[in-house]
Amino acid sequence: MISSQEQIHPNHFAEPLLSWYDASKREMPWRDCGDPYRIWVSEIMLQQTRVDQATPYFHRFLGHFPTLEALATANRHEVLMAWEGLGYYSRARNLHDAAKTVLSKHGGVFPQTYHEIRALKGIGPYTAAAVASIAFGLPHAVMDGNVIRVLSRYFGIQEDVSLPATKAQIQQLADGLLDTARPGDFNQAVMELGATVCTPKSPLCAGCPLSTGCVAYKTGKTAELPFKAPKKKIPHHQIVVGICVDDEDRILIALRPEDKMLGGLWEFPGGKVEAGESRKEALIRELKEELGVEVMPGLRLCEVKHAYTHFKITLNAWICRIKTGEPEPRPKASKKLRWITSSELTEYPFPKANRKVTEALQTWLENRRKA
DNA sequence: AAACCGGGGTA
DNA sequence: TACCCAGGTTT
Repeated sequence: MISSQEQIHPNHFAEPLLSWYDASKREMPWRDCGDPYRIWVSEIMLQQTRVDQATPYFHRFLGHFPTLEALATANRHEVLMAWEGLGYYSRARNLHDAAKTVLSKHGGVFPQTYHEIRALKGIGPYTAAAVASIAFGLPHAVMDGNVIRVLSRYFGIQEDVSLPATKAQIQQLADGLLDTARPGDFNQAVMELGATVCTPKSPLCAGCPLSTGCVAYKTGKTAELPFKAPKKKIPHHQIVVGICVDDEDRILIALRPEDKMLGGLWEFPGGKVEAGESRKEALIRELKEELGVEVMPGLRLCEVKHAYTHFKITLNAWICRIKTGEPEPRPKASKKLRWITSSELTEYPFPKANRKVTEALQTWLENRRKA
């Protein structure tokens, strides 16, 4: 907590910050456009995603869906195709659902109050405050990873910032510092400072407009703040998948359930290798469980390593034939299957790890055709 | 409060 | 390798 003597006059914070922002801000395709749709899409893409990573996807997405109505009237498959590779696919599903809500419940006009914005799918406290302030000039302070870092250093907050109580304290500080004449610019300025100057490692304090009032800078503790409790180790799984090919070189793919991880994307059937089991044994077992048929693994096509947020995988893919006399593959409940040609692989959204497999597969098929 | 949800950049 | 990112939802 900060004592009363250390209370900061908002102007001593906002004024130098906004001057710095006006002179130093980066160009972004959604910045200073005044279009709630573009600002909204950008804020969803920027959840847990850096500006440089999101920018090409923003252009691609707006190319497919230039207006809210275009997005609302598109189908799920198209939306996920435009999002493929960006991750956190629930963002795309929620964005799509929310666009439909705005069209049907708000007459296609983006809602202009904090609470109506907050009520849309995929919009939490951060995004509601961001859109409200940036698109509509409403006085709501954002709190994201940048704000947490900047304010925890500025005020010398030593409590664990992952605790809800600490976050509530930082939100209060942000609310008090907000420049109500320029709330959108103030919010973007704190985040811009966090992204370019007050960085997690090796912050550039010499170029910081707030250094003279910064507790962490004055006490040499920028490297210790913000404080977070150490994280747990994440597991590493061995994954096996089968690429079932029929006599006409068609390939079997499966649709992941909408409400699960990577929901709405397609994949090759497979699963985890269990303890005491060989990879091929696991492959035969998983495909028997998922498809109800016995397969014969042939060529091991490729190995892909991939890191998710909470676990890592090493994925091995085999070309498979379904044994003669077996029935047509039958998916487990709520899982759709489809036989497609190799050229159709690019028309279906795949997770990153599976996309690497489709690329290896197309290369292999091409080389086999030449030979 | 903790778990879950992708992918990529950075040191 | 470990950490982090313009977070939100679910349990």
